[in-house]
Amino acid sequence: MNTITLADVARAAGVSPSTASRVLSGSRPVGSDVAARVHRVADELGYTGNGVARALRKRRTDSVGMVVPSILNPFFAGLVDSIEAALHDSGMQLLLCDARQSPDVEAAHLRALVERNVDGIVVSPCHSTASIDAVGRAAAIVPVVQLDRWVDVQGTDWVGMDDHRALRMVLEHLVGTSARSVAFLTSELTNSSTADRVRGFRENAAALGLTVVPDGVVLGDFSVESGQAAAETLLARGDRPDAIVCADDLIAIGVLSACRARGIGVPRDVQVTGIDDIDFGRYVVPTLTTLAQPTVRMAAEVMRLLGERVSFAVNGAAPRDATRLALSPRLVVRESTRAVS
Amino acid sequence: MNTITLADVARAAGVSPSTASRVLSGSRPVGSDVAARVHRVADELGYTGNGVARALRKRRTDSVGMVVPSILNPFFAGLVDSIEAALHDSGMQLLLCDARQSPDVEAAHLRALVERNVDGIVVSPCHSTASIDAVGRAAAIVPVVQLDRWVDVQGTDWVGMDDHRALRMVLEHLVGTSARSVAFLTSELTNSSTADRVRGFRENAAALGLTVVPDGVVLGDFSVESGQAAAETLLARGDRPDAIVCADDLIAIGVLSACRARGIGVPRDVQVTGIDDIDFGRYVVPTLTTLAQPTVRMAAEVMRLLGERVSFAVNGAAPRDATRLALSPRLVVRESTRAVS
DNA sequence: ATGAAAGCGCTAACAT
DNA sequence: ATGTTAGCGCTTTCAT
Repeated sequence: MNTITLADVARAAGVSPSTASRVLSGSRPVGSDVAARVHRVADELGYTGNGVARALRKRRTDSVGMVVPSILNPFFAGLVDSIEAALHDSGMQLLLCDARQSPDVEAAHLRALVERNVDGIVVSPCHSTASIDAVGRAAAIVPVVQLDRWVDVQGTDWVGMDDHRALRMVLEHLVGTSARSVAFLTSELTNSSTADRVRGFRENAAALGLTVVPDGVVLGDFSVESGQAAAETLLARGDRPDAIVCADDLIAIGVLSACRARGIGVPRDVQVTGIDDIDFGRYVVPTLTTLAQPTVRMAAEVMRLLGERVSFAVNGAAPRDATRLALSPRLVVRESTRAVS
Repeated sequence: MNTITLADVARAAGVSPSTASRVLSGSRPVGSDVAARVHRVADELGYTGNGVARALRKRRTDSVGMVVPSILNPFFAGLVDSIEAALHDSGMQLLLCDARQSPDVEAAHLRALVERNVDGIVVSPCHSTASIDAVGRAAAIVPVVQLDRWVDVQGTDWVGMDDHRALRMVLEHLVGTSARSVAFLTSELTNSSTADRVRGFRENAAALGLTVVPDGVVLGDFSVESGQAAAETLLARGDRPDAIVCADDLIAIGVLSACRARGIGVPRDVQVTGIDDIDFGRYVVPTLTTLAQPTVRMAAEVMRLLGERVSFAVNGAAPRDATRLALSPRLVVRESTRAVS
């Protein structure tokens, strides 16, 4: 363990600890000769500074925590990448936690982040009910912004996609390809993106005159395996829909896999769409039609909201109302749907 | 900001701060009636504890930092998942950092982790030379284990794959499918897994009597795009190899994509192999033959090594020699190579 | 078993 | 512009 403290530097430079602190943090003007000496001595001694002590004293850590349901999901990996970049540009540090789909692990992470005095938390809760308590407890103490998935907790902002609009865009595209009947594969209603997507699917399908095949809304989870299994069942029936709409790209990739296994042509026999626009959608066969989420824009908005809340927290001012920001996705048409006629 | 301190709890429970501390941390026997009272009061007040203050006093944080070259690479996402699980089981917290392929960002993260007094660092350096200084500086202060990629820094352990053996396994498999000529697509020699893999490729190809086509070792980076580009060039030539061996699955997926674009059959016209066994290798067409890295085992070994180093650091004992642990991969044969004849 | 006191390393008043 | 003092919240001697 490094044991060189600010006091060591100060002593070696022949100044007081406060002066050394001021030089090294640039918090106040200081004689340029003294400054140079302190810097030199600090370098020579290999002084690194103790962030823990600094955080304790300043009561802020210049770090924000982020908790995602699963880092194995490329969509969240992309979100993390964007947030990390945005934070880094602001000179802040990201503490990333992977809940591995478990509300318990998620709760432990949230608690740990609060204990570590992060200045804010970005969370995509993994369960629409089981995550509420932990998110609520965290939000009571530190600014929390929910990203993508969300739970009903007061005082937290949310940034995500406009699900209703997203489903409309997909379904309109499918209507354009002359699809008449559709099915929707999504995750259990235990996480929050889902409920909105199901509603968006049903309402827009009805509005556009699309038939939802019987038992055409299938609840699994956001995984390739789930998409495969659901597609197996759906495709084994007589009333195959013209298009299978999926609530994320992983599910859609599972559907493509199942179609290939059964020799069902995509998009000839059935069209398939995803949501998220993960990179791999470009490398499956056929390449995947999907909705791109504006992850970079999302990250920027998260930073903005977090920034506002953090300054509120610092000022001790009354927090403003919660913001809900539903951004529009962008349709990315590839090979898994037919040309618009 | 939560402002309930241990002193508040102690006062409300009518005990001294030391006693409250002992109750809440269980560090020493305490009267059971007193203990109960303190616990109850702590609950009522919603006491959470200040990890920063605790860390400053105890001089350990029960957290380890991890820095990966890119969280967008599913292989590293998998590694992170395994490490996170292993740490969580030990009651420790993972601070994950994404270098986004930049040695500068990586250096900033390493510095930040050291400043935050993490108990140890797991790093997969993104550059074989540009990463040396930052890793070295970190290793001088806190226990460092390198994972997968590595740079030459004294006093650090390393856990990874036996590259030489890995290439032998791939090439032996290809010999078994009657391949006679091969090419190797890998990343620039600017990162460390690469040099060993190139050597492993050349030596084993020679030993097995395989012909390396002229300019058959192509240096790009670990990405789909790089694989695509390299394959374009390679396939445009007259002397197409029987098999294209790739240094990771992303490159291989790029090769598959390029083959499909040019109407070249895999494995009929050319065989393709990857390394890592990322999930998506099962969902490309054809499915990808690859080498699986034992990520769970790797995570366990990292934990073990880190544990040893941390206790050394705590005891102030002389650190033991650096360990290098090269684990064997497992061949996963799928559709992108032919049946063994 | 409990309390009093000291101090981890730093920065922010408050001096001068 | 610099030094002195105090204290962030916690754990840990050292007492009793």
